Amino acid sequence: MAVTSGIKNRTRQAIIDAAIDLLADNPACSLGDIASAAQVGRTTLHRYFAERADLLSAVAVEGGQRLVRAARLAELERGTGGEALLRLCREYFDLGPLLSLIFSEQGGECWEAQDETSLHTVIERGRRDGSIDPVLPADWVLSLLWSQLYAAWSYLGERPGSSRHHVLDLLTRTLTNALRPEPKPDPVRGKASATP
Amino acid sequence: MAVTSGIKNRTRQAIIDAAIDLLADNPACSLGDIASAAQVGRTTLHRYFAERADLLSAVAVEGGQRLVRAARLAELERGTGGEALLRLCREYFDLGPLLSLIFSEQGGECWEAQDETSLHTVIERGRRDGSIDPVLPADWVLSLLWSQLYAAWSYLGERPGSSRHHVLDLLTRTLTNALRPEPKPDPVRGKASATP
DNA sequence: CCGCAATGGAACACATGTGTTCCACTACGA
DNA sequence: TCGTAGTGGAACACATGTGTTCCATTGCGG
Repeated sequence: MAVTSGIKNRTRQAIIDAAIDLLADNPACSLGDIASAAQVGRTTLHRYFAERADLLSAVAVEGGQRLVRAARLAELERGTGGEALLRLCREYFDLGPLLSLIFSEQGGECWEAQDETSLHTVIERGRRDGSIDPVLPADWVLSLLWSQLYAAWSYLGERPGSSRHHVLDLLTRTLTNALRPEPKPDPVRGKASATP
Repeated sequence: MAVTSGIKNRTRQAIIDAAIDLLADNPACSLGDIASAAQVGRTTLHRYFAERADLLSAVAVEGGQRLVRAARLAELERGTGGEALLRLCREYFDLGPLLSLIFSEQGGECWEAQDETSLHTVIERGRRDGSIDPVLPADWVLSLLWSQLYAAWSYLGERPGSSRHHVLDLLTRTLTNALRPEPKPDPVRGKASATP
């Protein structure tokens, strides 16, 4: 193992963690801010990450690992596609500030590159087993997942009163509903479409 | 009217429009970029907006006006609350890049300050007439509206192939479903159940 | 005790963005 | 024709962030 000294890894991790927190609510924050948030001198930060870009890519790697871990915890192969996606959503929700970061940099980053195909697989399964509306493209389902995830996270952040559990409940309910297939093929022209 | 000269207003508007476009995908873009996007010298830009903050607040005002106009076009007083919200969603969708801007700066800006109460009114109406699930807090409904709106807009932007109409259709379907109340009549006791 | 690894601070050069001043150019109306 | 409003470019000082170098410090193991 190249465990240089153990303490170096700890410092390195502290910097990355601080970077995730600060970059989450200000992607343009300065290295000095990150350094002091990590309780580390700016010199030390540069000793670990020569350039800003190096830190950013380290953050991306860390984020990617956390995403993969979350996906593993979600046991995507279990149950219907819809249920699996819901479990994934719960795990992702626990990623906290990382959500903002991923969402803000969304648009072609390498974040999920690896498990993007496995997500598509899950969604595909869901459309076939009837737990996800087959009319919705998989890409759109993913967009929905991320946007509602982000909405839930910032909703929680803006309301110190509401509990994590309550918000997660709202998220679960609305995401489930959004993805649910139309219960009936016949389009009624009446008011409410309560299943007769 | 203080229509200084007509040409001044045109220049001013060009600057604001360019600012909205550029700030939408990079909130930290430079004034020089905005100036050249508006086909205007940086000097001229500073002649209209002494400081960056002045331009930003002018953009906020413009954005607020467009929001109000969209809300008026949506005729929020017509139909059920859910229908009104859907119409509003369609109008908002036409705001284009402004969506990204509003969404990125979301979190206490003055954007909607004025019609926020009217939106709450509409949602309240929807919960009573059965078109919006009463379990969902109005705040959460708004969060959903904005996040899905943003998701739809960026979905469109990342896929030059898909038509505006198609994306708007996806948005409408998923938002409607997300807000739809539980069909409360006796459940089929099937496998998948939401609230235990 | 000495020496080395790890760190923090000060100082520097550099790049970019900002806000200002000054001057030249163009179009248009009196 | 001239004067003025509107504009654009060049240059400047200033602020902030970045990347680097150099040196002093702390702490731990030999």
